[in-house]
Amino acid sequence: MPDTDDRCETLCLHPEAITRAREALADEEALFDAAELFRTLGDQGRVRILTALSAAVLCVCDLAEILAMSQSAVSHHLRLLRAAKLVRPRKDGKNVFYSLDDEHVRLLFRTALDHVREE
Amino acid sequence: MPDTDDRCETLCLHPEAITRAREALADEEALFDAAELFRTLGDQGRVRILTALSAAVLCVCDLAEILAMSQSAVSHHLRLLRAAKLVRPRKDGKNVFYSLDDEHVRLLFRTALDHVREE
DNA sequence: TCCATATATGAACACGTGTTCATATGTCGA
DNA sequence: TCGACATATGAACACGTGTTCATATATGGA
Repeated sequence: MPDTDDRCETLCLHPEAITRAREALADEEALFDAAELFRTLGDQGRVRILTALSAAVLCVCDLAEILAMSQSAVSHHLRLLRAAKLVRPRKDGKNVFYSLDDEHVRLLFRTALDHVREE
Repeated sequence: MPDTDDRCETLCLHPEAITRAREALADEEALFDAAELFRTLGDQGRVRILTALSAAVLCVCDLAEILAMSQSAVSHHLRLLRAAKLVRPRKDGKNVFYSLDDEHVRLLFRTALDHVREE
């Protein structure tokens, strides 16, 4: 339970700043979804899957082999990535080929890599 | 332990695709850091903190009040955000004011919100 | 100097999550 | 139709993580 009772005796900032911050937080659902998206991206295995898929369309079995992960682990990850609309499956006989779903992923990765490399 | 032994009998794709995927995965450290960055962003509390800070420079106490979180929880989150170079503290007397550290955060959020809204 | 306030941090605990194992589903070939 | 293979999925378990509580540090005011 958050202790909303104790607050600053004197708020540090102008009320307008507080108001602007509150307005930015208005769309709670979108913020929750964004956090969920980042959480989906916040795993090394899934980052590696998406990176591989950014270079080539691959089936589950190839992914497992390239990434040295079990087929089961790869499938579980792909399930989350599908739910987040980050990858798209295309069935072909016994195989299922995965590709990136849209360009947002690439931009997110480029930006993240820029950030972690620039220090 | 990943079972790298069992692989596709016949790999699904051209060897060049496999090679391209492997090359994309070469910089393991950067990929790990990117995953860590996304993990830091993958929490509703921290998303809300960053959103508030994108609208105004705020001290810890104001953040706690605006977000209806305990001061302790906010501080713990800010610690992670500092480590990820996402926010920057400025000390002023008893207060510490936080602001976004660079423009990468804004771009990441814009892109993430675009993604979750476009379905 | 002493106290109140603002922030940071460590410990403990509850909860979510990634992995493995086992198994189900579905498809091709014999 | 039957068996081998590719993929998906549920259960169980080990581990990481966010919260709270207690406390430490530091700064300003009386």
